Amino acid sequence: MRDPHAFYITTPIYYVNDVPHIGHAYTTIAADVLARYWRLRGRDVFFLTGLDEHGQKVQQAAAKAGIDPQTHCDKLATQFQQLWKRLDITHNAFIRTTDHPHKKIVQRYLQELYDKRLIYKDSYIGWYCTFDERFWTEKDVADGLCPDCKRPVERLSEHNYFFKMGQYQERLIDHIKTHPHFIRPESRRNEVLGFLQTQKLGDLSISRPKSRLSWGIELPFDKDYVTYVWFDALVNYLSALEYKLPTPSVDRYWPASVHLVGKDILTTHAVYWSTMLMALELPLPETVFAHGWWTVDGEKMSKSRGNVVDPHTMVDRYGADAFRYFLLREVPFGQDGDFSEQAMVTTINNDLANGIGNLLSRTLTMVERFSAGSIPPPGSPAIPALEAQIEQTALALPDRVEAGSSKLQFRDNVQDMQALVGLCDEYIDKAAPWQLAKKPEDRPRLQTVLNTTAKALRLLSVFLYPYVPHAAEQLARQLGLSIDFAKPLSPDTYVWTAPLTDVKIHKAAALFPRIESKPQGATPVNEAPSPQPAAPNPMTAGQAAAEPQTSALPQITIDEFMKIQLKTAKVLSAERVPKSEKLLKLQVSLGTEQRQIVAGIGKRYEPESLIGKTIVIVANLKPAKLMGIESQGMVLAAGDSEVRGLATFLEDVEPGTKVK
RNA sequence: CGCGGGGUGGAGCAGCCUGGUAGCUCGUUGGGCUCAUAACCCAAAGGUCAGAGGUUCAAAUCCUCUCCCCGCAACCA
Repeated sequence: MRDPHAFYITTPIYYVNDVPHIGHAYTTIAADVLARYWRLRGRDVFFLTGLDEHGQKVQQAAAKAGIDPQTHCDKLATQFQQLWKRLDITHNAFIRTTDHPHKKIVQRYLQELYDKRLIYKDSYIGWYCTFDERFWTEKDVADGLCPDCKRPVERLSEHNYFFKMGQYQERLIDHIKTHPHFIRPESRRNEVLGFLQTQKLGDLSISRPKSRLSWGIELPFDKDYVTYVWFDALVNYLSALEYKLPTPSVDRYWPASVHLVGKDILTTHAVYWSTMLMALELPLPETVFAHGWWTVDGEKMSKSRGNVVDPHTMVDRYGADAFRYFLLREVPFGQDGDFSEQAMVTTINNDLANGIGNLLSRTLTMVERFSAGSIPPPGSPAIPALEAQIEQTALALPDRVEAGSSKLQFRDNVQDMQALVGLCDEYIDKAAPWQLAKKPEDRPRLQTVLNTTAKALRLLSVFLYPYVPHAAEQLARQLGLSIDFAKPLSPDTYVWTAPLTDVKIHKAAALFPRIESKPQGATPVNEAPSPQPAAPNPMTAGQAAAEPQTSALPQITIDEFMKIQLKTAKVLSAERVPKSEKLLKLQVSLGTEQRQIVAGIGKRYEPESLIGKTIVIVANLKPAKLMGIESQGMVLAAGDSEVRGLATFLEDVEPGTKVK
């Protein structure tokens, strides 16, 4: 049984058939925050992540690239490890299912269950697609065609090995019922419970014939087969404890404290893995937490849409701290969320730059100016009511963060910290140290203000550390503190009453510089949830989806086209939208009426050059606000992400003429 | 009748299980301050809680029906 001081957290082992994206980053960052937090609190943390390297997809991808599977995996492994480094992930081990010891351990477990007659051979009949080399379920092939390649499927029987999962159904239901925190969040728990209570749990196919899949771990009791994903992958959580540490530590760390997973693989973990563990007579993990998914700018993330968020790009543009912070602060952990650079910039500016960064900045300047650069001891109360409120919040914070961390409520934790920032800002404003500094008799009150604020920042630095490690270290250093975040926290960093005086500060560069420019490629401020991006989107500020529409668009009828009212318009005036890179505000004449249009063509055109030109606009487009300015139409222009040219006419045409 | 999630001030959400002044963040408007990263503080405006019916002294919250959106597997975490 696990040492109560130990904390074992895992991410899934990610499948190496593509480069890492935001989803991988999300899970891993969340795990890292927990790992860092519990280390600060003195627990013995083992944080495991890694890669799932077997299976058909990998075999195929390697074949396509003309390299052997292992080389392919090695390449991807490097990429994942590089990303974790850039995101400041502090995993204790990185497991790969192609590790030799892992394979041995998987085989040992398989043999154990085979000997116990919990694995048996049986035949399986299903719809098989020769091209894709895989089986489909009845539902998938409703039309007799492979849902993937659209080729006809055939009825095929195959022998495989099965794990007697079904017999554990009642035991599992019972376990879930008696362990309220086994599956989290609660909605997911209900989902799994509902599924288990209404459907019969079948046995699990755990092998594939080598003739079909060679890239896998051979069954110890039949060399014509390899084990299919379940044993190969899930067992990593145990096998790592046997060979990834200086001494085998299964007893020390098992059962895992938290398996962090995406909601898509909850069943795998909550049901398959649990029953496997039951069969192996091992305790089940304490918690399986399923988090939600990200959409991107309101749309499902997909390669074909071209909106896959590359974590490297985010780190390049905003830094690891900000990216980590945003992911955990934006959405309650467990729910789905939407990722947009716009939202990220807003959050960075509000919470990090204007919030915590600015509080540090103003505090340090005042300490420098009014207290000769060292944090003064408290004097007499300045604003007792607020001081009491700050104290109360600060005293409660450690426990609140502890509770939030136990429940994986990252967002609540972050909000609690921001609340303290807000209180301090209010306090400074109302106490007005710059006024107090003018009168010697107010000196004691001034000292209290500076001291209180500095203490709040000390507290914030330690609890912010798991989320934004670099900034937290910076923050502590600038405050003149030497906190060793690699070691368990000493109480005098987080206990409010611990004194903080006569410390020399080291003011340095801003913790989080404000981000002023618009993010490239992000949706500009847009009120409406981005309109249908399906149509080839010429130009207004739009151009949210800069995706190359290579796939053929569905054809539309003439009636549908006629819904779009195109008209000529004469540009009366044009000016740049302040602070915008590419937006121009145009006043155009449609003959009888005048319209204001905001168009994203400022990179290509100078405002003056447009005045007097006759252009084409979409006249019946729903108005939208772009950077706070209403746009009552859309300008037609060539090019998708880059503007190539404006639609105009060879002849002079009256403004307001219909275009079709 | 496939399954699931959802429709709450301009945007994004909480509240709904356990009915009883509709709350948060952002945005907007006005004011304040100058220590601070054009930041911070204060105040205000803005909602028939998708619609209809029902239960109840009382419904965003419970019940029934209707309408509308969004997901549903392989780059998916």
